[in-house]
Amino acid sequence: MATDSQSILGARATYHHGDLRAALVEAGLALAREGGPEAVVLRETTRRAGVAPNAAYRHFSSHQALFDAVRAAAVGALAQAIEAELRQAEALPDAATRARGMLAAVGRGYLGFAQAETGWFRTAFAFGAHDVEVPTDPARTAAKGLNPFELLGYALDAMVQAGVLPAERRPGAEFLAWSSVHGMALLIIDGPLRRAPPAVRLVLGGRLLRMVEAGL
Amino acid sequence: MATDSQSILGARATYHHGDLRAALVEAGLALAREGGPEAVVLRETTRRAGVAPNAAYRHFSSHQALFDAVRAAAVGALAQAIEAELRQAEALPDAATRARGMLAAVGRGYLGFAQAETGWFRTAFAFGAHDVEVPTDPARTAAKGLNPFELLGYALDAMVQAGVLPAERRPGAEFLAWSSVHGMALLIIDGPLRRAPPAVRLVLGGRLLRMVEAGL
DNA sequence: TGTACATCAGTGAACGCGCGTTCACTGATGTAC
DNA sequence: TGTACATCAGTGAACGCGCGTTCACTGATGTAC
Repeated sequence: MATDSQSILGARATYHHGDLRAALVEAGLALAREGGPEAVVLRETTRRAGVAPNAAYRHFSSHQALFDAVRAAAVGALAQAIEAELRQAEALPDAATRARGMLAAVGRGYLGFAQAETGWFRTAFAFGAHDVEVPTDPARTAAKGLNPFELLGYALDAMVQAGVLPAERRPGAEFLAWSSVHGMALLIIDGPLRRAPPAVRLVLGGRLLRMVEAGL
Repeated sequence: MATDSQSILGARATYHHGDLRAALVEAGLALAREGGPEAVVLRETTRRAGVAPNAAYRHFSSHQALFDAVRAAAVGALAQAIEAELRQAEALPDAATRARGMLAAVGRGYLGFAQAETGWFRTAFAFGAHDVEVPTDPARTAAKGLNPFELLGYALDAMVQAGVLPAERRPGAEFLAWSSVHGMALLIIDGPLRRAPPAVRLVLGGRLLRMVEAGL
């Protein structure tokens, strides 16, 4: 984990750090994981990287810029979690069940990540007044390296191609599916389902995904 | 608005305030309206009430206690917005369309409030590690004075009674409906639908509510 | 291969800010007799 | 009806905290000749 020139806890051997930028994002990610977006403060991040507070300004123009980098990494982690689920569903033989399975996989990955990595999940959605990357080039959807939104679109496209989702309902369908799953994630991590036992959450998650599929 | 003994801006006429507790909640509510939960800080709240910071401690044991009172008021405002929509739907003659209309009314009220009073909406859902009031006595559902969760349950009960929702799907149905609507509210105020024009939001909201109704 | 020097990537100290909270206080109110 | 006094609801000043950010600095690196 730690490079040869430094460790999180001990002092550095060299005056120069080596790759402070990456170390700061790493430290910020650790803070986000434990405490969510509010925990990603500049001073504590530099402290964890074993560096003076102002050293961060060699790599980020402001606290906001550092936070944005951490946030992007959190979004990436979410995308990875979804992709992991998606890969399994893609192995299914029948086109129709595969497509349905892919949509469910995106939902499962999303809900699972929200519960397993709550701090990162919160961080991923802590955009202030910033823009959200919107999928510009539809061709990108054919390959991976997609953000969560694009992965959802990918699954929905598969449903249209498999004939389980009418093409005229495809536009905007991301937002309906995303709303449902995102809302449940928040009810679970922050809301009235906070204390619900895992079994209950699982059942509700399943019902929700079936509701989306049926009502889309 | 201001009582006869004081105004928000000017100095008080008397040493005693009159009803500082209510004034603090009022000031906190104003802060929440503009800036969401983070804006409800104790010092600014007392400043707006025209009082020394520590005066708040005569009425609230801590900043958290003050915040909780403000949050409860924000939840109340949301409930009122929902009730207003609900009242119209309840006037419909046919039982089935009335019940469906009631569910849609709850959703509309919720989404509308999130957009019209974003600060309050965020505040209403900013429970930290606190408990959420769960409806204990089912009899309360028969009358008003309900929280948003209970109003949703009220609409769902009406659907079961009208025969448009199978009774076996009633338990937990709140969470499915709530998830969808809550999620869309967040995509609209904080997420990728932030910049979507009102017309698009309206269309998506309508589609979402139909999806819920069909898939519940 | 060696040296001068510009550039880069850190340090150390300090700034002002707004926050929640505590302390000893004092002015106003209301109650007992 | 008037007065003594306990209680209540405010004030003023101060505390320590952690934050983001700026300043002038210095140690390390790498490049030109």
